[in-house]
Amino acid sequence: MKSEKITKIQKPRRRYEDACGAAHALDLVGERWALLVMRELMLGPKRFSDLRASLPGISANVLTQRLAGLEAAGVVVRRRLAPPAASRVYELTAWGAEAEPILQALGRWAARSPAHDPTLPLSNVSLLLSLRTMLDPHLAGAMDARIGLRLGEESYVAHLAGGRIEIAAGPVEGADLALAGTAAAIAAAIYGGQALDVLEAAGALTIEGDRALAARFVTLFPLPPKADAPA
Amino acid sequence: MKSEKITKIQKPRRRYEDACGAAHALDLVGERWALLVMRELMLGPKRFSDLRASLPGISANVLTQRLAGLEAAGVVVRRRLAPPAASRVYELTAWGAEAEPILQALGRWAARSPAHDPTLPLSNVSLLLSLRTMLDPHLAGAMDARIGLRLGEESYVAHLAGGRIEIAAGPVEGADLALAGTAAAIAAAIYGGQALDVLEAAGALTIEGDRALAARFVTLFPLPPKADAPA
DNA sequence: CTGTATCCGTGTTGATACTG
DNA sequence: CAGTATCAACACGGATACAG
Repeated sequence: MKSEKITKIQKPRRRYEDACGAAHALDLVGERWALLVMRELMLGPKRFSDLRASLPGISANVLTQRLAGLEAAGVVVRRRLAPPAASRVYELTAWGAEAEPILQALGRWAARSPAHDPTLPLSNVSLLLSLRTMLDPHLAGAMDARIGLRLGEESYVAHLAGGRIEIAAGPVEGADLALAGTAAAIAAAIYGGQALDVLEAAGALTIEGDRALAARFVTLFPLPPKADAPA
Repeated sequence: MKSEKITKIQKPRRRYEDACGAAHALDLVGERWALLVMRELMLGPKRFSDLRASLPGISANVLTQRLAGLEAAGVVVRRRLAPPAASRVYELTAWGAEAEPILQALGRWAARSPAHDPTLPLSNVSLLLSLRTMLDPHLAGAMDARIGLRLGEESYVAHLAGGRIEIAAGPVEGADLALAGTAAAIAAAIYGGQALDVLEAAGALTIEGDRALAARFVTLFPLPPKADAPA
């Protein structure tokens, strides 16, 4: 009889006992799926099912646990939409949204991984966040343009100005250019070096508006060279 | 009879099936302890036992698995030291060392966590990396100084110049200032607002050299305000 | 002395089925 | 649609025994 119930009460969760900030961050968001759930919320609130749909492989119970954990940590809040919708959504807190640099650092680092497989499924949010991460301000220079993106059901507008890019959900009407297609097709154009007209001819995407802008746009997000096997 | 043995052969490890760079990074270094092992190697190679000693709570078999995984991923290499030492050390590859921004982003974000507990144990490497992370270039201004740090058995020199800080292992001799004490004591001075003379009087640290520099040095690493509970 | 391999109790994860 | 229940597989952490 050496069991103590105290442990169960005091430490329901496994933690690194480490004052280092990175260790504490991993206590909060280091569990499997947690950062990817946050990623999917970076561009705005989502419902439980939206999250499930955009996270291939997560199971319902794990998503429930993660959302509860993130809510307890103050990273996410659960809200009810106004009467007509009546559905719950999950939304990042202001502090939760400040975690985007973590995703950017991870993404930039992984872009050099020799093992990265770009043919896997890609969520809409992933693609859009990658634009924020990979935009080269020097290449963007003084460009000022609005690029509409239709990704399946969802549409977004990317506003390129002052060497930075802002992305918001919204209708593509009035943009200088509108690209429509799957996230994978847009990624093939931007990161895969696929020619726009080839993709268009294959029916993978459509281009409306300033086609020269489209051609330039897809060159603004250069990938770093792969890290090779150590000598 | 719907079981397939194939799965066991093809996928010994659990992966997110996601083309997003962040997801791939988590495939590589998202397992428990992996990033903390990398953290401990950021300032130079270490032996198995050094790693175990500086990672409170990791068990030998888990450390073995992580090192094998990081080696397979090309993040870490295992080396033998020159004959006299004859011992193995683990060292980050160039690409592995480029993961430091991940740790910085995590640390910066967690610094605003309401739940952060700074009284937990702190490794020497954690403290030194936190200086790189939290240095405010504006506060450092045009300072140019060498600060020696004796943390238990290990000694390092921080070179402050041009609003940046470089840290290397090495003897403190010749530095403008030498601080000696535990990592926790130095952290109390820099991040905890503990007065240097109080800590010195308590025997927690010793100051040799330019005391005015010491007083200024500990103010160069401001912590961001805590994120509060959402309204 | 340095690391590795194995056993085991426990907690976490993930797939399926099911309920409000 | 939004989760909960159940259960099998796996990962973690501790102890211990083993190999160079």
